[in-house]
Amino acid sequence: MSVEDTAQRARPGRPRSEQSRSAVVRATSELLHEIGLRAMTTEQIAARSGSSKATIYKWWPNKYAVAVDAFFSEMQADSPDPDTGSARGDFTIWLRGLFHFYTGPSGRVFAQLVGEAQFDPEVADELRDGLIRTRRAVLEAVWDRGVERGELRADVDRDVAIDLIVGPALYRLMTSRGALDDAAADAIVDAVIRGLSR
Amino acid sequence: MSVEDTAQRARPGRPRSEQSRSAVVRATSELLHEIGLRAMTTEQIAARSGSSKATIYKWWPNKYAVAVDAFFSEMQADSPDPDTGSARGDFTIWLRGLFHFYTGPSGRVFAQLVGEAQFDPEVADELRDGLIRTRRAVLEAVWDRGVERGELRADVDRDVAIDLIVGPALYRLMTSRGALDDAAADAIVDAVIRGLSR
Amino acid sequence: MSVEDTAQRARPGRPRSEQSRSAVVRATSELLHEIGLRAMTTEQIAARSGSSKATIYKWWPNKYAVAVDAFFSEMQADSPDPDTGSARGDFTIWLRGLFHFYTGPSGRVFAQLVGEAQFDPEVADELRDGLIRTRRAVLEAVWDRGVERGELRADVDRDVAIDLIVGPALYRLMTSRGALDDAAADAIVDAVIRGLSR
Amino acid sequence: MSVEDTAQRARPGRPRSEQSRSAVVRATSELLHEIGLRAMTTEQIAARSGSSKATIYKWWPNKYAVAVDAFFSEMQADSPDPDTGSARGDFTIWLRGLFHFYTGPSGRVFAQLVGEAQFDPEVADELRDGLIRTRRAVLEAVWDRGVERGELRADVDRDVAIDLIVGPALYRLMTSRGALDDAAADAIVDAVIRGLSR
DNA sequence: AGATAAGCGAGACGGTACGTCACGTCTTTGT
DNA sequence: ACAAAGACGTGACGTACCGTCTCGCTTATCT
Repeated sequence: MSVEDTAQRARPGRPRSEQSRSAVVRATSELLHEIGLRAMTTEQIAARSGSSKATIYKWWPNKYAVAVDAFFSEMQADSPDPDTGSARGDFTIWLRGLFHFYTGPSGRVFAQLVGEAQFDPEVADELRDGLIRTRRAVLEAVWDRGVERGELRADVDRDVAIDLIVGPALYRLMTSRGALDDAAADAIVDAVIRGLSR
Repeated sequence: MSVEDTAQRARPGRPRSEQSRSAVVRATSELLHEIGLRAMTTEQIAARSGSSKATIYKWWPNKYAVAVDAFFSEMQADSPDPDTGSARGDFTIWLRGLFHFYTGPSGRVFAQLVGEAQFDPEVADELRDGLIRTRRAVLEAVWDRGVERGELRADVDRDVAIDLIVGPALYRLMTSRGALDDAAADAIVDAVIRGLSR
Repeated sequence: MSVEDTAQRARPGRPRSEQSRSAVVRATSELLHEIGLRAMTTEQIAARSGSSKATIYKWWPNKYAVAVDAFFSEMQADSPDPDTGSARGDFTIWLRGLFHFYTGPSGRVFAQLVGEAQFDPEVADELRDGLIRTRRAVLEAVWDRGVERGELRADVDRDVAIDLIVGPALYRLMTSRGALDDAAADAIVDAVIRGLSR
Repeated sequence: MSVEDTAQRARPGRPRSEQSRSAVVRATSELLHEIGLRAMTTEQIAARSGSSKATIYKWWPNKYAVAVDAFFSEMQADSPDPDTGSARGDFTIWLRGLFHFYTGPSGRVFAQLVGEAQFDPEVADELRDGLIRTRRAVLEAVWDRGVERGELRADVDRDVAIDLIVGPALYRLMTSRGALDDAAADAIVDAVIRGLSR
């Protein structure tokens, strides 16, 4: 009898209600889009989900943790590796996808979560672990392929390179400054790939 | 009788106390560094400054507006134009300066203000008007000189180019990911100037 | 300029709102009669009085303290000294009055307050100080007059004597056992005055 | 096949665990003395007794019912009839016993139960049925013997007479006013027996 | 000089959300 | 079928901060 069996063997007591959990997450998702992270209250989540504040506080430390979960749950597997054969193509498609996400309904939610992360280290950690890391992984793969193919300069630090793609995007989102459309994505990738100097 | 006269002519009633104003701003500055934007309360500002809540609310709409004022007041005449003679040099010095600011005591305050701006459009506006625009102006000058000198590619959109410098910096500040030291600044400028492709 | 003047001189700050205080007390009075001490909630008091929970908690430690105040406020000068000329007459009138009070609308409220006092020493203290002591004072005067007149036995402890009048009344109230009408009052006074032995 | 048989015949399923029942009662007794009726929670009873909340709620409607049971279970066969030969002697011994009970560890528990009875009619009923009635029965016997012997006045209502003994005692317990020692018991009985008038 | 008009510190107020606690019910597994 | 374990909805609690509102006092200009 393995440890896994023991872990999976049902513990005594009523198990956590999956229905309640998902109702909370769903209600939170809706509220995030409708009124935003800050205006949303725990009581509203409870009311809309049919659950209770006590239950929410039993499983999440506060509404921000619920919001992070809800935000992740509405982002499916996401951020697929484009793998077009060229680094420029990969970066372009990937960045267009990111801009599309930023301008979509979840964009503001994401911006607010990043904003909240400036005050709440736990939100920052969860965001980093759950989202930023997995997204960067795709770009790392793109980068590595480009270097292997000889398209990209091996003497540039990979993290720096990725920041050149990702940084301007987040900057535009957070400062509401500059377009977030396909043309902008293309222009950024082009400039990054070719550099600024003649 | 000009409008200026009317504005300057002493109106009846006790004039606004400059001492009170500056005490509020100073107290807010301290609190921002000590406990942060969110934890700071209007009551604390009043207590520490020796003023009263009513006075604060008379001159600022809420604590975030006070915080923006306090933040601006503690930033010196801001970001001088390096003008070293080369765009790479200018960008490098400028970005090192920004990183230094980000890692200094005001860095976290700035990050929190940007975070708060995600929820409060007025904070966003004030931040954009008072800080981001003036800072970008320097970079625009650097860019224009570089293009004139023939160092930089004229076919790149200026805003895109500036975002390549500024974006990665904000990204690293807001996600607490990646170093913010001189070496990082140099690496970013180098990569941006020369581009990623071989 | 006396100390009293200094004490009465208005202290800085907005003075406590008498209107708010009395609205809270009045609302509490109503709720005590309508739904009882235990069922009444602070939120109901706030809603009905148009005040806020914060204000209530600022001036009273909890709803029970408000209830004590409300209970006292609805009992006017109360318990007058009958002074009929005979101790028996005084005791009779006084006890009839008490029974009348117990069977009136405030009777249940009083019983509940005494009940609550078993759990909350502050309620017990306030009740003792504000009510029980002032009432006993009347009976003490009645007793003393009776002893002076030679009607009553001087060798009986005054507190014991008063307890013989007051004790059975409270007993009947708290145990809902035995009548609380004029006949009962008369019977008790008669038995107490004349004693049980032949 | 008699009714008793049917009742005793093992019904299907696991029978109620006597061990569980007594553990609950014992735990409740301890908690009543340690922290009091109000502070005690059902969860604490469950934890200390090793039972579960569901089991407790299966057999008792709420914690007050458990408390009543626990209180009764810790009171021995209760208040024996002194039968000293004289009514004064009987009353004295009986009242000393009551005072001793009131000042003992169970005194506060009893006071709290009477307090709770002001809010909960079921507690009131159980208390009246299980305790007050049986105790008064002893005093009724004492009274009847005294009347038969010619010691006591037959023209006094028996209930009134008993209230004169019992009332002052409860009054002193519930208002924490006046001593509850042997001397006080003697003084009360003496005054009641002889009456207040000369 | 007196009237008038603000500014100001102190602090009470109504409002709203917070996070906690106990209640009594329900749903599992184990015996 | 009963019991322990423990999750759940309900609803009150007491706290904290917000932004507004009196107060009484002070400081200025205007008549």
